This record gives sequence, C-alpha cells and structure tokens, in this order.
Amino acid sequence: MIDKYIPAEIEPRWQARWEADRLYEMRSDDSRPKWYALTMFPYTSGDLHIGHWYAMAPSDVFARFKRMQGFNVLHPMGFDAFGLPAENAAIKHGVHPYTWTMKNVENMRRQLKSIGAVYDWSREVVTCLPEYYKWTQWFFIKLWEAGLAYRAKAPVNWCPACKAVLANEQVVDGSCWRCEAPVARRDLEQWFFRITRYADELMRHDHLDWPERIKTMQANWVGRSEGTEIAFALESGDSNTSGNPGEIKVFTTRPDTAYGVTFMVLAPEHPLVASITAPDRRTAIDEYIRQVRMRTEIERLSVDKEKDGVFTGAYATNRLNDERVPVFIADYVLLSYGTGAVMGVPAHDERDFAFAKRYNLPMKVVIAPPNWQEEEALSGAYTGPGRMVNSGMFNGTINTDGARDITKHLEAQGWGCPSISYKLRDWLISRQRYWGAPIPMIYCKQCGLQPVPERDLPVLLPEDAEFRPGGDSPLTYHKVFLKTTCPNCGGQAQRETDTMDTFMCSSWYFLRYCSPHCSEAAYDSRQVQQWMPIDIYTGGADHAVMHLFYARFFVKALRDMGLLSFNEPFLRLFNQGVITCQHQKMSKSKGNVVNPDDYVQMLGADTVRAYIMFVGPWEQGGDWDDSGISGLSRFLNRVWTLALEPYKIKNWDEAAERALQRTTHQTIRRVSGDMERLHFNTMLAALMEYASQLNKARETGGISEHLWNESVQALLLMIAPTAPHLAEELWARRGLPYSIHSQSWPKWDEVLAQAETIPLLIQVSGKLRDKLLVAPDIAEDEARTMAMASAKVQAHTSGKEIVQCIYVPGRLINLVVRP
RNA sequence: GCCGGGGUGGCGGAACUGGCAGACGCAGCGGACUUAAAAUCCGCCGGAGCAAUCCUUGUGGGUUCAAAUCCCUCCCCCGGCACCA
Repeated sequence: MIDKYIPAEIEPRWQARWEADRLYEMRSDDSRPKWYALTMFPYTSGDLHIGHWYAMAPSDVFARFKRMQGFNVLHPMGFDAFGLPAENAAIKHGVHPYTWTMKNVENMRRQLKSIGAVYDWSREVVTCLPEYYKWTQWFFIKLWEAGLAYRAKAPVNWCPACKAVLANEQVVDGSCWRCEAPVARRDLEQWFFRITRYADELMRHDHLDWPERIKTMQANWVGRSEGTEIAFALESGDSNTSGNPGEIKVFTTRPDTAYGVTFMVLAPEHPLVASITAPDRRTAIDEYIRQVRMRTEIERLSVDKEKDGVFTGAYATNRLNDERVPVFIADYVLLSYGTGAVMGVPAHDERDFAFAKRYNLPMKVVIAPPNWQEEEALSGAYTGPGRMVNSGMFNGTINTDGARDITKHLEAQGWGCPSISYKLRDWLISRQRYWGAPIPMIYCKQCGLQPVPERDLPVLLPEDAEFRPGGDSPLTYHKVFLKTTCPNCGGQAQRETDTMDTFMCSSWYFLRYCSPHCSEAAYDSRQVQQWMPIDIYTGGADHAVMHLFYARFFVKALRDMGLLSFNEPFLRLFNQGVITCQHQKMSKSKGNVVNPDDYVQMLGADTVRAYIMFVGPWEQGGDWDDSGISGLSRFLNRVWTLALEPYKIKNWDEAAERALQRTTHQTIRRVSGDMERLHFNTMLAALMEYASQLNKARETGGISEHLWNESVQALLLMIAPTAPHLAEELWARRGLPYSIHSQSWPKWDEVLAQAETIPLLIQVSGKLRDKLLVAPDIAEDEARTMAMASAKVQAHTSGKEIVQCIYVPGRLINLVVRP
C-alpha cells in the first residue's frame, strides 16, 4: 500500500532543500551556453494574485525546460518598488512608504517562493533601495551628459488626483493611466529625455522575434509621417507692429493640395499668436485661449466635438498663387505635432471641411474627384486620388506626382522643403512626488544647473518627510534635503525636488540582475556581456508601449555612450493573455481579486501551476474559473500512483513492447515541440495521454520491467518543469539520483517514433467512407486496389465512373466519381 | 472611423503545411468497488434518424477532388490607436 500524495508536505520540504543546496544559483564559470529568461518583475502592490501566477508559472516552466536542455539559465526575480500607491498608503494610513513597500515585498517574496520557481533569490533586485537607485540616478547624469536629458517649460499632462505630471504614454483616453482621473494641461518647467532622437530606430524591430501586434503598436506610437514643410508669408493684423512680420510654417502630407488653401489655423499655444493678433481681435483670442486651457484632455480629444476657433485678424499669403487667406486659432490643431500650424484645405481634408462649414469659409477644389463637373461645393471633403485642377502649372498632373513636383518647386523657390514629423514626444520623467528616485541635480545661483558628483550618489530620500494630503511633494518642504552646496563653487545651492518616473527604474533592472551586488558600477560589464541580450522576455501586453519602449531607448542610449555593445535588450518577446474575474479586470477596488494561496494550500503549487497552463493557450488568457482544477489534481495523483505502485510483468509481448516504446518517443517529440512554442496546454494533454497509455500497459503487463522503468522516468522528466515538487519526490522515491532538475531533457529517436501502420482514409468524392490500416509507405497502386476492394467504398462507386484518383501518401486516397 | 486578434459541443479548448472536426480536461449519464457515501477505476457523451445515412466550426457566397483552415460580403466579441495636418 503506497501512501497518499500530500503536496502540502512535499512542496515546502523540496523548496527548502533546493534553497539550501543553492540548486538554482548561477555560476559565471559555467561552460554551458547561457539562456536569459526574464519575466516582468511585479509592482509591490501587496499581494500576488492569480494573474501574477499566470505570468510567473508558465515562464518558470519554460526556464526549467531550457535548464534541462543544457542551458545555463538565468531566471531572476525582483520588485518594481517605487511609485504612487506607496505614497497614497502613507497619506491614508500614516505608514511610511518604505515600510509599506518592504512589508509588501516580504509577503510577495513568500508567495513567489510558493510557486516553486527556479528564481535565484541571491540576485533579487528592489528598485527603491539606495543600492539600486544610486545607479538609476547615475544613469540620469549619464543621459544628461550625453545631451539626452533637458529641462524645459512646456504644456504638460497634469493629473489632478495624483498631483503629478504624466508622460504622454501615461495618458490613456485623456485620463491618468493609474487613477483614471481626467488629465488637465499645465505649463511647467520639467525634465525630459530626448527619446525622439531614437524615433526611427525605435520603430524598427529588425531580427526581433516579437508579436506583430506589439511591433505595430510601437511603430504607430512613433507615428512617423513624411510630408512637406511650407512657409506662408505673414501679414500682421496688428498695424502697429513694424518691420517684417515673418512667416507661418506648416507641415502637410498633402502638398498636392497646396493650391486649395483658403485659410490657416494655428494651435492656440503657438508662439506667433500673440504677435499677429489684431488689436480688435485680442479680447476674443484671449477668451478662447482661456477656455481651451480649462478643457480637459478628454474634451479636447473628443472627435464628436464641433471644431471651434477664432479669427486672429491676421492674413497669410500662399506664395504659390499669391492668394491671401485668414489666419485662425483652433484647438484641433496641436502645438506638439508638426509645426503647430496647418494650412486649411477644406475641399480635401475632413477636419478643414468641418471647420470651413462652420465659419463659412470658401472651398476650392484642386484634386478632381471622379465624375467631377467643376462644381465648387462638395458634400464632403474628397481625400482620394485624382488629377490636379486650379493648380497653376500643375494642372492635369496626377496628384501623387504633383505632391512630389510641388515640393520640388517649393524647395527651388525657398518656400518649403521635404520634412518628416513624428507623433512621438520626448519622455517627461519629472514627478512631483516623494516615493521615487530623486533627480540628482543641483541649482546654484552662480554656476547654474549642476549634476550631483558621482561620489555623492545616491541622493538619499530623507526618511523624516511629512506626508500631507493634497500638498506638493514632501521634498519641497524638507529644508535639510533642499539645502546643499554647489559642487562647482561650494556656495549655497538647492536640490531638485522632483523624483523620477518609475519607468526609469524598470528601464535597466534586467542589467542589474547580471551583477546585482556590484558596488562600483551599475553593472559589471563582463557579466552583462555574458548574459545580455535577453533570450526570452515574458509579460503582459499592457507594457507594449511604455516599459518596452523606454527600456529599448535606454539600451540604445547606453550603447551610443559606449556602455553597452548590443542594440536590443529583448530578442524574443511573448505576451501572456489577461486573466479576468467575472469578465472584469481584477483589481482591489473592484474586490474581485483571486488569491492563489488557498488553492496552493489545498491542492498544492504543482496542481495550480499545471491548471493555469492547461486551461488554454498562454497568449489568450481568459476568465478565471476553478471548476476544472480537480482534473489536474486527479492527473497528478495518477502520476503519483503510476510511479510508486510496483510493476509486475504478466506475459511479455514484443508488439506491446515496441508499441509503448513508440508512444514514448512520439510523446517526447510532441512535448518538446509544444514546450519550444510555449503551447503548454497541448503539452499537458500529451502527457495525460501518455500517462493513460502507461496505465494500460501496466494492466496488460506485456512489457519488460526495464521498459516500464524507462517509460516512467521519461514521464517524470517531462513533467518536471510543470510539477517540479512532485517530480522530484517521485524521482527520489524511485531511488534515482538527486536532483531531477539537474537531469537532461529526454531525447526522441525518429526511427523509434515512426508508426508501423497508419490509418489510410478512403474517400469517395471527398467524403470519408472507410479507413484501412496500411504501412505508411504504401504505394498508390496498392492503396487504390485496397480501396476499390472495400465494400463500403463499392456501395458508393458501383455503376459510376471513377474520373480521378487523388493520393496523398501516408494520409488518404480520394476516388472522385461522376455522379 | 482605422489597425490587430478572435467567433468550433453544455463549458475550457484541440486540429502542425488545405486532408478523419471535436484530442485533452470539466460538467453530465451509466456501470464496477462499497452496508453506504466519498475517493478510485471502466464505459458513453455535437444534432436528427430504428438504420443506412444526413446535418454541423458566427452569416451568406466563392475557389478546390477535399475548407474550421484560402478568397469575398455581412454580423458579433476582445485589444490597440484615434482631430497627428
């Protein structure tokens, strides 16, 4: 009588043993090929929910698979620990953000350990610790020295709830990505990173094995478009302004419509607005600007909103045809895109059409729509192709050629030039909050902006800050923190009080894992050389633009400083799907968070790991439903019995012996292939089938003891990545050498995996009528003869003429009859 | 509106390059074991029909000897982008 499978007894025991033996710690003198398997590290929110398991367990299975395949696998874990929730907890419950965060780290570390993963905890990284953020600050200074960090006054996204500015990427549908409060605009002096310098490189993903979806999203985010910059001569509306009022530059992707301009529009924030506004228009203009500034992003971005604007009183001249057109301001024109000014061509642009309709501006057709009878009024903007009309010397040209020709003409006259615009904006990294890495800069009245010298890093967060609701960052009130001396002249100076966007911390953590305790540098170059780039990076698709984009920018910037020697950090990217609860995103506020601890307690980590992977394709995610988990619990119990109950041979049978051997090799082939493609659900289905085959073989007792043992061992090896504790326990109980996780992944033999007979499908006119067991390499003639001999086939062919015979070797024969 | 992914039994899903639709599991039904229950094991399990057979992969059409798979139309769901000139 064998004892029962009790995961709660087995799992902690093996976890303790693995830790004591340092089974998963990496050694740099290891001669095996390296494999860096990275899972996105969790934010320290407090508890691990089932979604975390869904991210962590399958990636651990894959890392274990790679280990068994002979790779030296680095699969580290850490915590993204700076950020607003910690500070909110401080304000709400009076607990220090550090205390709150580290308590969460401790709890989450315990939960993560219960997964039974191969994480090397000696490499753990926590981004809010000075030993880590010292180097985040160091990177800031490096970027500043390289001219990639700058301070600028600009209209920024302000979240009134978080009381901090947001990067463009953090504004989702006009709302804050974290708290969903509507975002407002503010003019503030802030720190930016020049990510736009890398726009072209960031939209390319050469040689990267990434989901098409993510590559497209990133390319769209960069939003490169090629067009033409055209300068219009300006005639000031203010007659008091003396001298040359200058020109307005616009960016357009449709230079072919340049003869159709009937008005111009500037963004309300455009610097020219103040100087061109006519005195009698000033009040109206100021009022409009005031209104626009009060609008939230949501209102401003609303497509349904009528396009409103105000006439400035100024006129501009289209140099191509010397036509004089009025200049407006309107908030459908964005300061941040192109030149912040557009030419209005109502006949050929939908937005301009709507604007012209509203303000009764003239329209001029310059691209002939199909069947156009020279009528002036169109029912809507015509944006399709056509021949150019009303366009002077370009009349009759196809508009696509005209775009090129007009640009050449403008360039020759000095009125314009080809130009490229991007949607991508520079990365705003300042945050007016406490719980982040302080920006290591000093303001000196004498010497100006000074970086904190490297020897003075880290700039520590003061522990005794006060957390008050509604206020600015506690750092701005902290006199001791604020006051410092200038590193250049030694005089009195002030510290920068902004902290960095937490995405800054997560942009380089994968480098820190390579040498987590390096104290003289952010990382040991030799170690980074050895491990980077990352072979597979797994995590949620919600980081498609923010984190992945910033991390790529970081790597490219460091490369250009000579600090790294590769172009891309993540060679293969895989996004697991989202686990929902009652078809809603899990969140603490909704109270629908599924905690895995109870399942682990009752059924064991191995069962939870297996179930998570079995429910469907990993990339698909799904709604959490525990009704099927018993199936996996049963399966692991079957494996337990299978491995421990002694085998007794009854009557040896050569055919049975060969059949099981064949099944074993076929299963190894299937499981290995599924593993490589991360198809864990079908991988487990294959193992279940194999286990039931083994059960049948035991019942029959027709195979040798040797083959039985070999087959059971193959099963244990193949299930080891999925159910590491169970496999280790059974491996030990069968008297095999510790540890199963140091064994090689089983190999299959194509010859042994080959089927002796295959079912040949017999079709008549494409419909299945019979199946015959034949040798896989049966010749067509023979197959046809056998097919014709089948009674079931004859029932459908008798009296009919066979007009065609299609033979697919090893699969089917199809006899096509004339009806 | 644009881009991407998807729609298969009561449910989660499988089907590799166009070649047996429904693997594997859940739920359900029947049986064995048991005084009984749980657990375990075995069998059945898309629909219609006594049967041969026919129907069935969101809808309608097409290509093909053969379509869940390829092409076109429409409907629905999920994700992303959305005044980007």
